[in-house]
Amino acid sequence: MRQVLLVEDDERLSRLISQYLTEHDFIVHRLASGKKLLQHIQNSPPDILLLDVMLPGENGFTLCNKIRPYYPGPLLFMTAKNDDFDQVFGLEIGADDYIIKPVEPRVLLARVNALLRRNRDPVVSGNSLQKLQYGQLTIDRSTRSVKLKGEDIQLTSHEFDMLWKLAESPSTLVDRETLYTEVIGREYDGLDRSADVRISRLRKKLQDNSQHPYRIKTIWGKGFFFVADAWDD
Amino acid sequence: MRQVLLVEDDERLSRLISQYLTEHDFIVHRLASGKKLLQHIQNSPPDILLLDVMLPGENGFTLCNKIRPYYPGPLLFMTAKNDDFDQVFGLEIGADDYIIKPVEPRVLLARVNALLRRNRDPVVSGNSLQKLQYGQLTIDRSTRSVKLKGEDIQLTSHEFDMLWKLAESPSTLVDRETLYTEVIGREYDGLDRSADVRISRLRKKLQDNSQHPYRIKTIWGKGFFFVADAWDD
DNA sequence: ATCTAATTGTGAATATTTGTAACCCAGCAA
DNA sequence: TTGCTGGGTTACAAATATTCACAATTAGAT
Repeated sequence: MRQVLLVEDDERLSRLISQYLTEHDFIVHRLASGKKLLQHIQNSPPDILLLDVMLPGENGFTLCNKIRPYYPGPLLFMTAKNDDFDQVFGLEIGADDYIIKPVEPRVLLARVNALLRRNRDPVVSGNSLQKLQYGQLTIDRSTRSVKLKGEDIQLTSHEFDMLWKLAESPSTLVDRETLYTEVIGREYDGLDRSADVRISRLRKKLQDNSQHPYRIKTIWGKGFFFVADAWDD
Repeated sequence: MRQVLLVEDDERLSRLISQYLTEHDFIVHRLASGKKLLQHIQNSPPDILLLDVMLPGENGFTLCNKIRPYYPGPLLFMTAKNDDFDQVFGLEIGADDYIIKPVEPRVLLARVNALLRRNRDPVVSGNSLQKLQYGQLTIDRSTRSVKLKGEDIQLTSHEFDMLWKLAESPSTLVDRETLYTEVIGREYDGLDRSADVRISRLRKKLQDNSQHPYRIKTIWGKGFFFVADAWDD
């Protein structure tokens, strides 16, 4: 179950939100100030953090700066102050959303869900997904076509299938067993090297260097691993 | 440069937004209706999609459903109708944000940036951290890559796994038992030295000196210990 | 059916990663 | 000090991955 951490000093509002979210399958932890926020986050990191801006003691913005190094997940500011400058500021220091009170519980819930959906499952909507996009690489299952840096890349059908299998679950090991049974369509006997050959051809077409692969990494003795995005420096 | 696709039938507003975003280093493509939206997305997928709800022909919600299978990226609704029901609906069908007109350009920009930041940054799944940073050393599990002093370091997969295991709990003893069972994947028989060899190779790549190790310290007779921060000399 | 071109698999050469065993040295206790 | 245990390093062996040339297969065209 998904855990929400709510920091709100208005007891009435805090209880209202807490109750509504609890009814919708969240576990809600409440704090009335930011005093124990860092400690709480380190001990039991929530899936999402709802932070009031006006708080006794340190305000929400200060708290956000303080905890961001320890909390990479979604963070939503709530405030009664309808001020564009504050909103822009809040978003710029790393919030993912910013909502103006009075908070309508249904709207809050929808926004919380939107953030969690995006965060948990970067690739939206399960089975119907036809297109994966990672930076300059686009893989389209409805046309079985691939674009890299704006250019069409010609993959053979086995190459395409293998790429899709890897790319649909980025940052995850896809082991040889799985590749053989689900993509190639036969058992892996421990000797067959055809998956390696496919990977090798794929890497070449994706302009990946096997010495220092970027997109498709090898996990030695296990399988392969698709990298979604560059990290920014 | 980041590409925005703006679908808005109000010519004045469309130009205003377009101009403002262009001034802030975006490339903006404009459409006045959803007629060619799918086609546009297939040909040159944007980094973010701004979609008016009230449009001539198909409305924004319908369009969103239609394109979602082909466009996994961030999507932001704009509408003049301040209606909670619509907002909840928009977010539920897969939008990432929903803003009420009149649109304040600065606010729009901040929200666009927040969405792009979240989308670009490494995925955080559940409560487990994907990226560790200690001074000049960055370890990213979602790309299985390591940077030291701004340079990419090429670790083999076992080296990476061992480093992650140590670095995810800095200043904590990781004993040999744990290293063997959880990283190497077999029991520690008291004689096996492969962990030592891995550590040795790791230290070399991390430019650590085993006589006076800085990052990875040995706890004699017990295990190893990752040091988070420099007490610079 | 036959030819042709493209795709995929095979086996071998080559390269890389990892484990092993040996050697030497560091820490610790008497 | 001595002697013992455990750690650091190295050379080499074993395991695994990458790539290449070419063989086999498939699909398309004639």
